[in-house]
Amino acid sequence: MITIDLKGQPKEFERGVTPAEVAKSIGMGLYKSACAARVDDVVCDLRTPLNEDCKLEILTFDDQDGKKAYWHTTSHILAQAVGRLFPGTKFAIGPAIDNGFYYDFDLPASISPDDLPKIEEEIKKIIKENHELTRFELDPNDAMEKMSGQEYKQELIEEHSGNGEKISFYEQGDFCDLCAGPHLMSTGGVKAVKLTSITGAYWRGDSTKKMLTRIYGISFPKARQLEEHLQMLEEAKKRDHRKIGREQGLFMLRDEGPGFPFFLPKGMVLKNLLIDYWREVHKRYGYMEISTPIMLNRQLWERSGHWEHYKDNMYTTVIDDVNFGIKPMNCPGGMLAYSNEPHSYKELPMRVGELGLVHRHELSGTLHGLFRVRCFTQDDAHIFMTPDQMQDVIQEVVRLFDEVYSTFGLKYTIELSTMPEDHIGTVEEWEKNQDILKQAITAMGKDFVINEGDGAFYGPKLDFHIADSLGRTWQCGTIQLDSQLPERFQLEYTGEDGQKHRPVMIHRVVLGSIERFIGVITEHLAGKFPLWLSPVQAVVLPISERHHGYAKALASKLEEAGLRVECDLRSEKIGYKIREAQVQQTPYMLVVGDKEIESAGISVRHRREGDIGLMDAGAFIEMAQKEIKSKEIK
RNA sequence: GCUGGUGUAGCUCAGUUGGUAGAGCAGCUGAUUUGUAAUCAGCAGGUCAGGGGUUCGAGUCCGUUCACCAGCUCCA
Repeated sequence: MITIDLKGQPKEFERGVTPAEVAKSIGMGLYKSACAARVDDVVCDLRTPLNEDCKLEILTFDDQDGKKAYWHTTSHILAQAVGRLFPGTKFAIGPAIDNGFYYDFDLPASISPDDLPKIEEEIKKIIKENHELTRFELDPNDAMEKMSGQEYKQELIEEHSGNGEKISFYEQGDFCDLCAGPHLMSTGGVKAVKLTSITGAYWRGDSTKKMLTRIYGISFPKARQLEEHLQMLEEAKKRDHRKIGREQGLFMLRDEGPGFPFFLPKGMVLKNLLIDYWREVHKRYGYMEISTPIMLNRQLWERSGHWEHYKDNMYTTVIDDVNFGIKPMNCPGGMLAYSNEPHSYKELPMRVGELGLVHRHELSGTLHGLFRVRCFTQDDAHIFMTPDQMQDVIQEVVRLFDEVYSTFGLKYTIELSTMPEDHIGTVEEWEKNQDILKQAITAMGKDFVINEGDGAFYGPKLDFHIADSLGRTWQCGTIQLDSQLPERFQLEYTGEDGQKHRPVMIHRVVLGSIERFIGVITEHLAGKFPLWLSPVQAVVLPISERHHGYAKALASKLEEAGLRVECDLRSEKIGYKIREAQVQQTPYMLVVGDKEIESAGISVRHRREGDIGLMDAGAFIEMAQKEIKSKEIK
């Protein structure tokens, strides 16, 4: 007998009992909705025999790991359906992802989205056939035999065959796939399935390899959950910064310059306010600010390494027979500014900020609203310091990040990007600097994931990612540790000992780029910018023409108090003006008519809270100024 | 850059098997003077993304360039 601890309740069972049997025996009523099991923190199949005392948890769709098993099984069903409909298909991989699943196929002929309903039909059939998913293991040689003709599967087997382990398979009716699991017990467990899109994806994520056909989908135990999910996606579309940017007149993009955004008057107000805020924060943290040229000669870029490692992304020009590179990064200019005069250890750490306009020729297929452009303003800074100041400085920068992000209510995830293939500097230096970043962030109690080989060519970095309305994440902040550029530019400071020393430096941005950050907050706030950041903070709405004088006087008074105000003097009904102001997400609507004139006040309506009553102009100004100062999000 | 899709008025979209472009909203003009999410009427607005081809005839069919969308790769 073995003892199984079920949520703190130990119970005895026969050796070899399965989680499914345990669940059934104690009447958990979960047998049908159970997706997988967690045995001593390891996720496995419901059919895995338990032979030792253990802690057991039955995972349903409500659990992230249970969900993954559910979606992973659905991806196998998708593969089975595609295999049936398109004989000769070669199968690649098909994992569960954060929001559903996909499967990559090498199809005998290309297919289009029109084929998806047909595949969905076949999926429904397979679900109805209710095949059991059974697991078995083979030696690598037998596994190769089993997957004959399936070159992608064979490549995966070959990779795993080195360590002498057996290869596991899952079989469901006429379909068998190489897979680690876990899976549902049978295909009948899957209910509502929707195939969402069909795209290309490189085999093994390598752009030099063959492009496969990837089919994305999602599934739920209840049709209603699927409905809700699709509705949620519709809602997310309304928060798209490209849509809001157009509606609110913030920015535009034109075919004449793909990836080069135009900021319109209201967007410019917002951008400038963001910059004012940035300057205020950085001044407080001891930063200076400089500005370096937008283009510098080729020799400089050769010296910094950009010419060798980054020139494919650089715009260039020739003037008076001199080759110039338009800056894709601000650092070389920053190096020159540092080396303009001698420095003492007493100045370090020296924090030098720059709102630098950079140009990068990004691949056409990667452009995306303000999230990915070819010309953007980095809120850059280079911090020069002694090696023993690194840890403190990194932590100080992270504290600054936390302050800025929390101002906008943004949550982030951190990635540590390590040495890329194309790099300068020695492996030892890279590892040392990676460790410093890791320690600094761990000491602050923050989690991170490793992004292997994704560092800048000059050093490792901590990247701060923020999600958009659809959950796609965009890198905003980054902290990059660099001991290469100080070397290349022969930077120095005089130490306490009177000797020359080489500083180390970090490159960092908080917002990432002003453009991307505006996109991120637009989606995060669904266009409801906080009062301090709203291009138009209040709109005065006179009821009829005889109230125009009062309205204009009120608007001037508010403007004198520093508020950004518009006055809607059109001969429209008040409902129409309100609607328009609501659609524009204007924070405050100030209605003035006979009643207000009589009481010398204004009727205040807030875009979210609705009518908040009659008050006099002074009270409104005081309230607004308080809200602006607090940077409250409402 | 790659794979697939899309491109009709400022926006959202109609446009039958190829037969000279249509609506709503926005805009303008007039009427209306309005009390918390759309007042009425009229007017104007398009080389159907751009070259090219097939055809007596192309928004519709073919090819190409460009842009956009989704994803891949890449990245702030």
